[in-house]
This record gives sequence, C-alpha cells and structure tokens, in this order.
Amino acid sequence: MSTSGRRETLSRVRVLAAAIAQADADGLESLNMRGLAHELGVVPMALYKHVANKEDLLDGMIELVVGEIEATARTGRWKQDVRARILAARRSLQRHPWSRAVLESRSAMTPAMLAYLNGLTGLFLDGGLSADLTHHVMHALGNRMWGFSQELFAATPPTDPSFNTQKDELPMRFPHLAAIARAAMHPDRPSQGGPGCDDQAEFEFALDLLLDGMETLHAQNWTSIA
Amino acid sequence: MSTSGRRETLSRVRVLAAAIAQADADGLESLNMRGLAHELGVVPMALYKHVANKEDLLDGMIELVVGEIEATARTGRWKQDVRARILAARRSLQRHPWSRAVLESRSAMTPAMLAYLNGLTGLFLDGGLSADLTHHVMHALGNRMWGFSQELFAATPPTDPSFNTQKDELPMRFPHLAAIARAAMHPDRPSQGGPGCDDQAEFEFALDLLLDGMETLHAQNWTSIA
DNA sequence: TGACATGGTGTACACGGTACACCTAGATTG
DNA sequence: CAATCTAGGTGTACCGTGTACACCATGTCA
Repeated sequence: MSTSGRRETLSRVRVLAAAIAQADADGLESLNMRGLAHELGVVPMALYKHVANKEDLLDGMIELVVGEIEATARTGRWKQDVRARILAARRSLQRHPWSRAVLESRSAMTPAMLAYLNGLTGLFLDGGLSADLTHHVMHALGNRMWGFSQELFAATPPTDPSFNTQKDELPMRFPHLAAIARAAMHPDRPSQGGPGCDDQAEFEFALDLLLDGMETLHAQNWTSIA
Repeated sequence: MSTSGRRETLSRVRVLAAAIAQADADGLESLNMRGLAHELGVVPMALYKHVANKEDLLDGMIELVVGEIEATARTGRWKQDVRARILAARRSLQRHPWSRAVLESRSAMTPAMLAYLNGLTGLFLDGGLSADLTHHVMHALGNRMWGFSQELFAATPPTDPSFNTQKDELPMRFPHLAAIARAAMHPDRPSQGGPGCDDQAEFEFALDLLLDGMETLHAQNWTSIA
C-alpha cells in the first residue's frame, strides 16, 4: 500500500516482499526499480543498498518463493513422496505466476533452490534408486520438478497477417490439432481452468507418466552403461 | 558482415536472417534494433518498415527456425516417427541457442509452430492413439517436443554472499546432489558435452521414458474419463 | 507528366537501470 | 561529551534501447 505505515527502515526482505507483491499484482513486466521504490516510499537508489541490482532482486524473489515450498511428510514410498513434494512445489510457485519465467531465466542456483533439489534427490536415493538412475531421472523431470507444465498451449492463435484467422480456416489447415482440441472439450467432465484444458490434470498426467516410467526402470535395475 | 554487399533493398526475411545471425553470434541480449540496422547498413527506423516491432522480430525469428525443421520420413511406427520428428526439431533449434528462451517467451502461435504441432499430433493419431490420449500426451511432452531439455542443471553454483562456496561445503550441505553428481562423472564412458552430463543422452532418456509410458497407456486403452 | 506508393532517413522522446557524490542520524569510542 | 564512523536514504545525471512521427527519394502507373 502506498499510503500506510511508511518508513520503518528498509531491509532486503522488505524489498523482496514488495517486489513479489508488485509482480503478483500487476505482472512481472510492471516490476521496475522506480515503481518499487515508490511503493516503499523511498527513492529508487535506496533499493541498491539492499539488492545489488535487478538481477539480484529477481534472484531474491525466487529464493523467497522456493523457500516457502512446504516440506511434505514422508511415507517411505518414494514415488508417492516425490509426487507429494513436487505438488507442494507447484502450489507455492503457482501462487506467483511470474515465478516460472524468472526461474527459467536464472542460470545460477540459489541456496533454497539447491536445498529443494537436494531434498528431492534424497527421496529417490532413500527409495533405493541408484545414484546413476536418480541422476537421469532428475534430468527427465527437468523443470517439471518445480511444478509447472510447459505452457506452450495456452498460446493464443496467431494474429499473423498472412493468416486468415477468420471463420474456421484453422481447423482446415490444422486438422489434427482441431481433433485433439475437440477431444479436450467434450468429455463430460467440464474441463475446469481455462477454456480448454485442466492444467492441474495435465500436470499430474505428465508427472505420473514420468514417475511410472521411473518405477519401471528401477524395477529392472536400469543402468546408464549400455 | 558490416562491409560487404550493402544496399540490396531490405525485406522481412533479410531482416530476420540478419537478426538470427546476430543472435547466433553474440547472444540474444546483444540483439537490438540499432545494432541490427547498423549490420544491415541502414538506419534503425528502416527496420520498422519490415517488422512491426521487436516482438514481431522475435516471432519472425522463431518462425524461420521452426520452419526449418526437417520433415522426417515416416515408418508407420508412431513411436519411432515421433521420436525422429522431435529429434529433428532438436537439431534445428540447437543450432540457435537463443531459440529456447524466445520460444518460451512467446505466447502466440505462429503458422510454422502450428504446422509442426499439427504434424506431430498427426503422428500420434495416425498411429492409432485416441484423440483423448493424444491430447494429454502432447501436453506431457510439453516444450520437450521442441527438442530441448529443461536446463536448470547447467546452472552455476551460487555466488551468494551468505554462502561459503569455498572448499567442499556444498557436498556437505547437499549430500544427495553430490552423490548424483559423482554418479554422473565416473561411469567409464566419459560424459561428453560439458563438464557434467551428456545433454543429448539426457534428452533422449527423458523422451524415451515418456514415449514408453505413452505406449503403455495406449496399449491399455487409456482414457481420461476415470 | 504528375500523383501515389513503397521504403529509407533524422530527429526526438520516454522509460528503465544504475553510477556517483552527498547527506544524515544513530552507534562507537577516545 | 565531542569527534568520528557508518549504515542507509537522497538527488542528479547518464546511458542504452524501443519507437513515434514527419519527411524525403525513387520508381510505377494513369
């Protein structure tokens, strides 16, 4: 809030929290140093006493968000535990729509990220998977370990000039896409969340596909050496 | 080249090609309208006669790259065909390291992207998978359909202040990560490509994991309606 | 021959990150 | 208690980048 308890000395976390609030409210592109400073009732350059630069600000923001991922209870069944942990991550990151883009743009690992990774890895290892398999399996999870599916589908149809978007030219030109789009629509359970697909369901589908595959490999003592 | 056959009237593709060359050579962050114009021996604003704005420039760039994905021959075995098609996409996009970031930042689908998607979808459908399963399966592939794995691992360790990166504090704090890192190292086949993992191998591992899972689901007539 | 379209030019502006020198109040110390 | 130090907030100014806008050159067509 712009108009309330101003001036209780800044701090790194206060800056980060305000940045997160800003990004949550108006999107990542609306986050800039000037606006953020204003929101904190302070002059832009004041921020630089608490964050090194904007990169550092972004790093700090995901650091907080990732740090909030709840540590799920362990049942001793690795597949279930991994699943729960990843869905917990999803819950945290989903609260901050910008987090995906930021996380993917970062190249450095922060402590909180490493801690999460380490914990997840531990679930596999404790479950008896070899370090070798665990390594590959973590790669296979990829960014999905953070709980987001690879959007690329929420994409809007092109506003391309050479493109007669009008009427149903698209179904004509891309019949296969039209077919699966139709399939996504009509199943009796109304797909919640957006006009097409249930993102949560899609996410869990993919996650389970991976987990089941991993389980199979584990069961057959898979190893990377041919 | 700055010093050669200047002035043969611009065109959208010439602009796009120059932009791609620039991004290939010096990275995406070095791509700006002024530099690009200079490279083409023209004043910055001239570009705007051929691209609407920078967004449009980026759209055009991936459009070209995606358009270059080779259409792989079909064997009639869907799993194999999908695999080949995706690896072809990978080859194209890998030639342009910036393409991943651009592709993920775009929200609109361009004709070439739709065409690729449509083709890939067709492989599943022609292979006999239901539209329902195909739909979910495309989601599960996610961005991996473009042939990139979710990096997040090439990440450099943190330069964090509160972080004693010195010595081997990291292995102490993150023992599980250390374990799989070790596993990635020593297997006798020296992991090519980078100091850690063979990216190509990781990609194919994950892809095959998904494809095998899909095959299993297909074989048991999976459907989304519980 | 003159009007128009296509495409390149020049100028100028707004926005965003941030370097740098400064100031100030509270803590520290001789 | 005065002198000093220091953490934290200030003001100004600069640079890089996208792009609006008015203009001009050239070649086509009636």
